Amino acid sequence: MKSKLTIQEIARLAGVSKATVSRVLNGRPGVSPQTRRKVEEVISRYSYTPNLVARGLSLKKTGSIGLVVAHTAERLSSHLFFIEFLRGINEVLDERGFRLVLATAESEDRYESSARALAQGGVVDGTVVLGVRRNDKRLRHFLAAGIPLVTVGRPIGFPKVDYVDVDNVGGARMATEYLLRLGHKEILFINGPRGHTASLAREKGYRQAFKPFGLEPDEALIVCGDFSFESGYEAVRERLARGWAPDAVFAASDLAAMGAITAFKEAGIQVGKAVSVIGFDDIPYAHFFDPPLTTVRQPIYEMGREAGLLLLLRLEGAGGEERLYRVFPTQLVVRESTV
Amino acid sequence: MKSKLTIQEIARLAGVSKATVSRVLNGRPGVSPQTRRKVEEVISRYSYTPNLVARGLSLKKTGSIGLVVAHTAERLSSHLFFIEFLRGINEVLDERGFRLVLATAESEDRYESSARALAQGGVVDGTVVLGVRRNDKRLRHFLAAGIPLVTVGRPIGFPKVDYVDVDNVGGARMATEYLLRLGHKEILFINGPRGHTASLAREKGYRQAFKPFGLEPDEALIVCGDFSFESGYEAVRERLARGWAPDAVFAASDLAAMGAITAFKEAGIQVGKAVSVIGFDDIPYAHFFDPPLTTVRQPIYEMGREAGLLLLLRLEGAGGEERLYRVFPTQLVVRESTV
DNA sequence: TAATGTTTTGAAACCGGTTACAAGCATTGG
DNA sequence: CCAATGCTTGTAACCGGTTTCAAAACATTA
Repeated sequence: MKSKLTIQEIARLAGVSKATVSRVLNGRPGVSPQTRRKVEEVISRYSYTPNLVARGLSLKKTGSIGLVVAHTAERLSSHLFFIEFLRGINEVLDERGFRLVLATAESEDRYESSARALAQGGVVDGTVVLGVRRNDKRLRHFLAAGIPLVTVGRPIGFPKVDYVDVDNVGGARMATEYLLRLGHKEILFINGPRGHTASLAREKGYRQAFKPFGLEPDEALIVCGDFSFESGYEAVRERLARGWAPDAVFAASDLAAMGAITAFKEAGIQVGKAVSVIGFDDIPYAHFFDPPLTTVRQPIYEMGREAGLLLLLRLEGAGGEERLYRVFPTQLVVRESTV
Repeated sequence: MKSKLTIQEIARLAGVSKATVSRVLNGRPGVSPQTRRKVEEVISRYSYTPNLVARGLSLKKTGSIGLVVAHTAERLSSHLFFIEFLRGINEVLDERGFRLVLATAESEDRYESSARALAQGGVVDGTVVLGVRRNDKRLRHFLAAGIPLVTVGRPIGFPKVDYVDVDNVGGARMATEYLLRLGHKEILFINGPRGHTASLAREKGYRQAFKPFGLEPDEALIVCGDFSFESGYEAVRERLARGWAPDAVFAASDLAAMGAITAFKEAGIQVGKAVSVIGFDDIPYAHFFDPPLTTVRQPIYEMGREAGLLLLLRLEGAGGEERLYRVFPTQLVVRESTV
């Protein structure tokens, strides 16, 4: 509970001025070797560390990065996405000595207000926004406050905002192609929410895959869900009830794929034998689901790292008027739910 | 990009002094109604918000709470634990206008250093530590810096540190009792890591359950794992290979239970029919595992809320010399993996 | 030895708030 | 009418750092 020492007290103990201690602390030149040694000795004896708040005020840099998350609890898949992403961004920030400040909320209104609180008040140097929407109000708060921004997913309506994204079109095309190449023709596509950026792109990829095979996607086999387990489950159950002869399913999330598989199981249909199901994300559970899930992997951890990196670059003045961005490729992970 | 206004400029615009603006901002008395109105008008016209860093320096309160997490990526189950916990603590902090600063790291060494960086430097008013160990070095950093602390899980070796915990003994006893009451006698107990606080408590609960039934636990059926899927899988596979006639399994984590079930499945043994398996945690996946998992639920979200609450209380001066703590009860969630 | 250049050092201002204290002013009572 | 009182307001110090600038100390050269 010994109250923290200030730079002033260290200065007194070392018999020098605050300015000199500050120079030593920051490795600045213009301090004689003897003096430097003396000050360092005092600093280490009292294991003094400077007050970062005061430093922040003086330098107008906080050393903190905000991470704004839509709804923490929205979906399980976003949970897992969030954790992986967090690991990635945390790693680069930690390496560079930056802290991560979280802004997230369950409800829509608190959600905007917590973003605003972060934007104003000058507690962060920059911020990463997860789960952007079209013309997201929160982005405006940060832009208005002049706080550098990186979004995850291309921010529609903000042509100058930096972002990281994954190649949703390519990933969905790859998955669909794979099913087509296996000989499947009737591929039920269980998409995410209508209008969601990723959903749009994945649908596009799904459609593109058919052309080289001289086939047309069946409009009746494209349905919207919400990435959830339930939406996959319902989509399949409903169609089976209507007498659909199942062939293959491409779900826009692993959870929906798991839901679909569960519906098949309940109907006594063997997934990975009679029908194929493919997911999207490669959440950690995918590989010990029964059957282990074939899916399109997103490099979430790397996206986290890259988001952090882009932001730090921007803070160092990189980019200028140019938009910084990076789009990651996806990867097909073949397991046992496809045949 | 309009640079932020300072209290000085607002004062000038309103024709008053900084002190008066400050009084208005903080709702302090001693400002005439007219002046107050005039200042408020200017504040809202320029949508001024005070710089929280400066305020923090002056008040010696940052409005930030640290959340120190062992290894973000350590185990999947901790991931899910982490997310739920985060939701809980975030909610109470958000309500009270506190921010959450994360300190977490993958590797052991960075891990301590990032905790220290948070402890010193005065960037947080208090902190919550997840995944404490015996005589955790990190705790000493916070204690030395005089920063209030709440741990999740009773901190062994720190008799005065506030904490929240779950009734591990009771939960494990309840699970074991349930299996015994179903008529099972040979209950394989797949525990967490040896020496882990929660492991010790759960083993104690397991043992306690046998007495009322006039039975003794079979020492050969108590094995240590690490809460992982693999550890559950291996424990069962190995025993089956040695000709064990399976009866029931109690795993100290849902993941290990899932691993155990997978091993049974591979051996053609029907879980929920021939044998019973029960887990611990009730992670979100438990209910759509196949079969849906019977488990002991921990109220993780509530523990998050409570941890935040205790910390805020402590910051307000509650407790004094007394230790603040709260131990949550567990709940048996019966699904289809037991019979 | 003086003049000059270079390095080391500290005083003071600043970052943007809060607050103790004193001053200014109007009201009230003796 | 003047002093005492209460309310409003501003001045200045402070929180703990960084940085500019000038002075001081020292080294170099003519």
